[in-house]
This record gives sequence, structure tokens and C-alpha cells, in this order.
Amino acid sequence: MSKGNYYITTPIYYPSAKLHIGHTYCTVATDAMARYKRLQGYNVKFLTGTDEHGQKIEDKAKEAGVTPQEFVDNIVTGEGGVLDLWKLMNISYDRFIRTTDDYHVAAIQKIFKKMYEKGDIYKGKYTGKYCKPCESFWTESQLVDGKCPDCGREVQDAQEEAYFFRLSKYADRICDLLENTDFLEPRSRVHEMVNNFIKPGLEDLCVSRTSFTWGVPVDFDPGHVVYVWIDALFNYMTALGFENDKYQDVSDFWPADVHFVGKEIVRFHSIIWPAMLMSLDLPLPKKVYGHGWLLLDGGKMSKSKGNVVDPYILAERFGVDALRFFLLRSFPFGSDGNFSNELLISTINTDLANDLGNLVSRTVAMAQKYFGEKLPENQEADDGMDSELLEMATGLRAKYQEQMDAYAFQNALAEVFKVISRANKYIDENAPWVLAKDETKHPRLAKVLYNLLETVRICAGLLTPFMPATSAEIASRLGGADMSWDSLGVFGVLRADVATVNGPALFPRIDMEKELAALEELSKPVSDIQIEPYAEEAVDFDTFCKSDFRAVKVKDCQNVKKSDKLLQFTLDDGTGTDRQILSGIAKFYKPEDLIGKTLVAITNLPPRKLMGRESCGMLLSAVHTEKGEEKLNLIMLDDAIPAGAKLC
RNA sequence: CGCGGAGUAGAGCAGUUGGUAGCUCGUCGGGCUCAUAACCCGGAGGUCGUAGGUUCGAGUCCUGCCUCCGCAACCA
Repeated sequence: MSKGNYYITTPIYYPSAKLHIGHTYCTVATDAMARYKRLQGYNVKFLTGTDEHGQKIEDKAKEAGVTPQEFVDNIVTGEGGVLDLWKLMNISYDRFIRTTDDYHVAAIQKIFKKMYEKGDIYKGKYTGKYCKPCESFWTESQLVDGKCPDCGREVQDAQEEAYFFRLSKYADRICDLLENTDFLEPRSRVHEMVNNFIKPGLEDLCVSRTSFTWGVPVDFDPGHVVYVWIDALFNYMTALGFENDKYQDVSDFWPADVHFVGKEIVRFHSIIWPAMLMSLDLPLPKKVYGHGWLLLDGGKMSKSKGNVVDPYILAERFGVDALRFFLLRSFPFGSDGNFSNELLISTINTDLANDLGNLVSRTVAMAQKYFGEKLPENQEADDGMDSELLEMATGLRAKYQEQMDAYAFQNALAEVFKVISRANKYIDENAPWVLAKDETKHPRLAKVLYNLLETVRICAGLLTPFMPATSAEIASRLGGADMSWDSLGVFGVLRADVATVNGPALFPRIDMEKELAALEELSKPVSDIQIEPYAEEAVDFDTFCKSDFRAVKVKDCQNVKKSDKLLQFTLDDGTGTDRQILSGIAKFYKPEDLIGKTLVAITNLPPRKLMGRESCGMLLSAVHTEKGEEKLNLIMLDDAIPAGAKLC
């Protein structure tokens, strides 16, 4: 008997590199929600997938010397790829979409054409400034002093064909949707969207590109490919069979109940996506939920910082359920959370080993020790002792449901663990080992154990969405206990003569110090030092010779206000006139350490303005990656070399 | 003044509509022995970033300021 249909999605991830713990976080949350709804009796459709087109993939593939399709195939279906990761994490998705799937590509072409015929996509002119030598288009705002930002030469008015979506037409409706409904949650994200994007005015959106080819071709206009907006966002519908025959689920599952998305793509899902649906007169998804990020040491996780956490390593060392649990128990879903190995281990030890695992262990052990396989049916209740535990266990499902329905996973889990904690206390209060010594108190002892087993059943049942394998294991230790949704709201479902099964510790305690050391060891890259790949293209001698490299001496160096990257150098270049150069190396050097140094600059680059200041040339540095961290060293010369000396 | 978020016990965090400051870890003391050196009880530890304001009363509302983080811009 189904309570109805429920459609939930993760974003489709961009497979330009292997996925990390952040993607895992979002997908695990979606999985928990999907499992929760299934547990309740909904007919759930859970979609995830990959967004495989675009310039970056094209570039990456080229770098790797493979076709774009080969490149994404490897990351998605290859060993240790996206599919493997979701299998490892026990993700119960019903459907996996790749934007390179034939049916999706064909559907996108139809959708694009439909919007075009409707007049919401029009062929426009991307008017801008063109620099002939650079073969580049620039917008007014990109120009520097009205000249090409690349080479500093004059630019001409020029136009390039592109398709545009009439986003502006829907601005009012979108604004209303965001401000006056709970379409977008949490609420704090609404302010960000309205202030940043809607108030300044929504411009029509360029939805095609001619600058790369790795995308869905616009079938009625060769040379154009559909840009990410339409291609990626419509996955949520093509995966149900919209504009294609592969599936037939649109009428059953659209509109989606919720899209879980990271906060970085809230804009696309809360402004562009509904506008496109409005254009086609399609129902809007019921909710977009923008979750927070996992931060490391208070900062963003990124490859250049070398602090990307590998979910494979963590799942293999600590177990999939422990990792899933940790992600949803420790961080409020709507805001950012601080990830650390210490927190992971302490959460596993405290909640899973000490509280839950140990409760199961001691309860089952006592049942077996005092009564053997089955509890006796002759049991004696004691309201004074029992009522509080029974009330908490009975009322748990309702509290849990309230939190889950608000996507507050951490609160739902906190409710469960309050009851687990209460059960541990209940053991202490009743001291079963004392009751066991007195034969006449065995009926009471049996009841105490029964109450504990029943409490464990309810808690474990409600943990199923988070730790499916663990809950199943606990069910079997309780003699194949019923953990259906209906049974979890009722106390007393287990048979009085329940037969228990003992087993090894569900979550062995982890030695914090040893484990941290082991993780440290594992995270060391195979090779500490990485260098940029060599250029394949040759530069001709004459071009090279035009570059004027000079020794320069640092007279003064200061941080540029409001910029965390730029340093402003005042240099003696031997001409008698100071030369000013700005360089984005503030992360690597303190200004005062550089004064007096002899550096190398290329001096005949056209001047360029940065943060409103003029930069005449560029300082040369050596760059490499060490232990995943970007390193930069300025080229420093012997101080005996005079300012202005030419390098050749 | 580009946009947004955050500053609460040693650490990590909760604190809905303003009414005696909580949780987890750690720490100190006690209890218990069924259990994974686990479990239970108790203590210590906070002028809730700062300065004002509204109020009978503010962590909770308003204003200024300081610090941190993310986005945006910029990294010749």
C-alpha cells in the first residue's frame, strides 16, 4: 500500500576529476531521505547522475590525450569512479543519468527547439568588442581603458551569433517565488539570491556556445552547442522520460518533491531552472534545498589546497555506515560544517561504539547469559521504573519524523540517541545483574531485558535510512525483528519470548592516536612534487627574442588593499624611473621580506590595470605542486647583478 | 560602504515567536561490573565578539565597531 509517489534528486556532478567527500555528503543525505520515504511507504524515485559536457571536460581530455567521451567514461564507470563510489556508499538510487546518454541528448535538442519556437529562445547577437590579433570577444566591462585586456590594442565593435533565453521575462515571477513561498530553503539562501542576482536585474541568458564542441549540438544550427543551463538542468525531467521514450514516468513523478543541491549551484536551481520550466508551462519542483559545505580547518576544501578528503579511504577504514552516520549526525544540513578526522573518530567512538554498539552488546549478552536463547514469557512490569523509557521510545517516531520532514538530519539522529542514552541509564537503574541473583526476581529481569530489546528495535529501525546494513544486523540479532514504519511507532512489537542472537561488536572502538597517525600516512601522495606538463606547441625564436627580461631590484613592496592576492612592487629597473608591477603572490610572500631583493621581470608587456592600479610587466616565478599544495618561488638573482641588466 | 554567513565554558556545537544559559568531547570526583577500559551520577569551567539602544526583562530585537569564513572582483 503506497502513500504516494516521491521524487528526489541529487545534482548531477561534473566529472572533471574524482568525486570527494563533499559530493558524498550530498549524495548520502539524499539517500537517507529517499530511504526514509521508502520506509514510510512512499513509492520513491531517487535520481543522481553526471553532467558530462563543456569546455573544461574537453580541455581535460585533451590534456590526457583521450577523447572527451573516453575521459568521462573513465571517471564515471571506471575503477574507483562515480558508480563504484555510490556502490561502496550503499546509495540506493533508482536511476542514474549521464548527460551524454543518447536519449538525453535527443531530448535536449527537442527542448531547445521547443523553447526556440515558442519565442523564449531567440537568436541574438552577442555584441561586444573584438580584438583581431587575439581573435577574442570582450564585453564593455572587460575592457581596460577601452582596449583589449589581453594585448592592450584597439578593439572594434563586433557581433557574434548566440542563442539567448528570455530570463528577464520571468524575473518578477521568480522574485515572487523566492520571496513569498518556501520554494528555496533554508531561508538564508533567499536573501543571497535576491540581493545578488534579482535586484541588479536579470539579463537574458546566453544558452549556446560556438567556442567549443563537446556538448549537445543545436540540431537546426550547426556550429552551436547547447550550453550547460538547458543541458544539465533538464536532466531532472529527461530522466523521467520527458521528450523521450526511454522512460514513462513524467506524469507519476514530476514535479519533483525536492532537489538537494550544494549552495554553489543554488542560483541555477532557484532562478534559471524555474524560469525555464515556466517557459514551457511545466510545473515547478516543490522545493530546492541548498545544503552547506564541509569545510576543512575552517576553509573551503579544494584541490589546490591539497586538502581534499577521500571518501574511499574513510569508508574502508571505518565502515560505510559509520561514515554515512557521521556525515549526517555531525553537521546541520543547511549550513557549513567543519570536517576533521578527530571529529569523525570521536563521533564513531561516542555514539556508535559506546552508546549504540555497546547497548546492543550488553543487552543481548545479558539476555543470553541469564535466560539462554529465548526470554521467558513470564514477565513483570514496574510502571515506576519503566514508564519514562517506554514513553520516550514510543514517542520517538513522531519527534524523528518532525525533524526528518524538515531535512534536519542531525536533530532526528539526536532524538534517537537521547533514547539510546536513556536505555543505558535504564540498565543502571534496574541493575539486571542484581535481579539475576534472586530467582524470584527473574520475571522482573525478563521484563527489563524485554524493554531494552524493544527500545533497541525502535531505535535501530529509525536508523535504517542512515545505516541500512547496521540496522539489518541489529534486526537479526533481535531474532529477525519487525522494523516496518508502522511497528516503529508502537512499543511491544517483539514477541515476549524473543530469541536473541549474539555477534561481534557492531562498532569496535577506535584508538584515536593510532588511527590519526595511520590516516596521516595514507594521505601522503605517492610523489610529493608535481610539475606542470610541458607545452607541446613550439614558440618561434623571433617571438621569444621579443621578450625583454631584466633584473630589477625591489625598492618597496606592499599589500594591495581589499585584495588577498596582489602585492604592489616599486622596482628599480635601471632606467632611473621607478617601475610598478602588481603580482598575485600575496599568499606566498610577505612584502617586507622582499624589499632589497633582485628579481626577474619581463618589461615589455603592455601595461594592465589591476584593482585600479597599473602594472607594467610581470615578475617571473617558479611554480610546482608539493604534497598537493601549490608552491611558488620568485626567481631571485645574485644581488651583485645591477638593476636593468638584460637577460638573454 | 559589492553580497552573504559566523563570533556562546579548553575544543566542537544547540539555543524556535525576548522571561532563571544547554549538548557532546575533554577535565576532576564518585558509583557499577551486564557490556566494546565501556555504562551511570555529581563537580568545576561562560560578563553568550565589542560599545550603545529598545524593554519590567535580550544570547535572542535595533545601531555602530572589531575579527573570522565563503561568494564576487582581482591573481601581467
